[in-house]
Amino acid sequence: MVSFDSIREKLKESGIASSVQRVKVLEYLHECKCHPTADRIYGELSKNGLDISLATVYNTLNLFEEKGLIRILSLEGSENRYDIMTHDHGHFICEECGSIMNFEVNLNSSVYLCDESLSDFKVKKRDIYFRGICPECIEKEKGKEK
Amino acid sequence: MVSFDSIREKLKESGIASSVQRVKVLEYLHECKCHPTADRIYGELSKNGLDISLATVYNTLNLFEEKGLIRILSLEGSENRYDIMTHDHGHFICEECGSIMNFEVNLNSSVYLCDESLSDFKVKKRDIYFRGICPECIEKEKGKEK
DNA sequence: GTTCCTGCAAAAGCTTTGCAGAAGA
DNA sequence: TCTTCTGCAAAGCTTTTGCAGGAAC
Repeated sequence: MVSFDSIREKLKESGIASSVQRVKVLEYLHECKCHPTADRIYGELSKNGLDISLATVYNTLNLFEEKGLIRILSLEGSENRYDIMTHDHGHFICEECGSIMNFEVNLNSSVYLCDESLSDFKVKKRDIYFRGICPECIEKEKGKEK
Repeated sequence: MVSFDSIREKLKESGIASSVQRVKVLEYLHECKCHPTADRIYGELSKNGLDISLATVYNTLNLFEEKGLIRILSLEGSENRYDIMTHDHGHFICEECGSIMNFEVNLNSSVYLCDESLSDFKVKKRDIYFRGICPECIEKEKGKEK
């Protein structure tokens, strides 16, 4: 559980002025493990009685990304999704149910992932997306086949 | 150099009916190493006298993607880009100049990249994006500092 | 002759922007 | 009080869709 004040503190550390909306958006991203869309964030916060607009959600998310608090996941063919920045991890997208899951990435081996062709490049961010079918949907498929 | 007929053959193999527009789009993707946007493809082909519309470009690209001929790169905050499907490779995006470059990925090590957490998943596609600054822009920066 | 592909224009998202009023320090 | 954040609505872009005419086989 992350307290209101610790979120405010986090914003301050990142050089972002506090506001009710900003705190609530960041709090939601911390608590929701679902890589939400902007619209989802807007919907959930509104539902809980917060006075906020979709435009503010977008502006806030862009600000957070700029300051390095979150990541924007842009998945082909649909809205962007937003992910709280923690340790480095990959994203698995299920083509069947659309859910997005984190998976661990071994950073050491990712350094060796590419050959020397990148030695002259300054790499700042690594995004790794895998797509396929999640265990749950594999089970469902099996059920159908019977 | 890829001939008109060999492109037609390729379409046929993928179960796609031929048309002038489809052949030209695929040909352009083969020859252009630049990961073009749909609009760029439309512009270039029109300029060369082909009668084609932007809607057809999009429809064609989506069809190609469905049939596994190309990949859609969705880069946050801008239009999609399209990449002819060859061997597995990663994409480096320069945050300075926006250019997109391929880099080699060692597939064997990418298998070991993630821990066992993915062992129950059926992985079909792997997309790897690195972001940072390309050698050319690093040089430019150095020039400015002097 | 049939099938289905294309161009056009309009529609449909998602995201950003401008501005006046409100909140925060 | 002064700054700047927010909500609203409108605009901006990219992408998709419907339909009639035309190309492909």
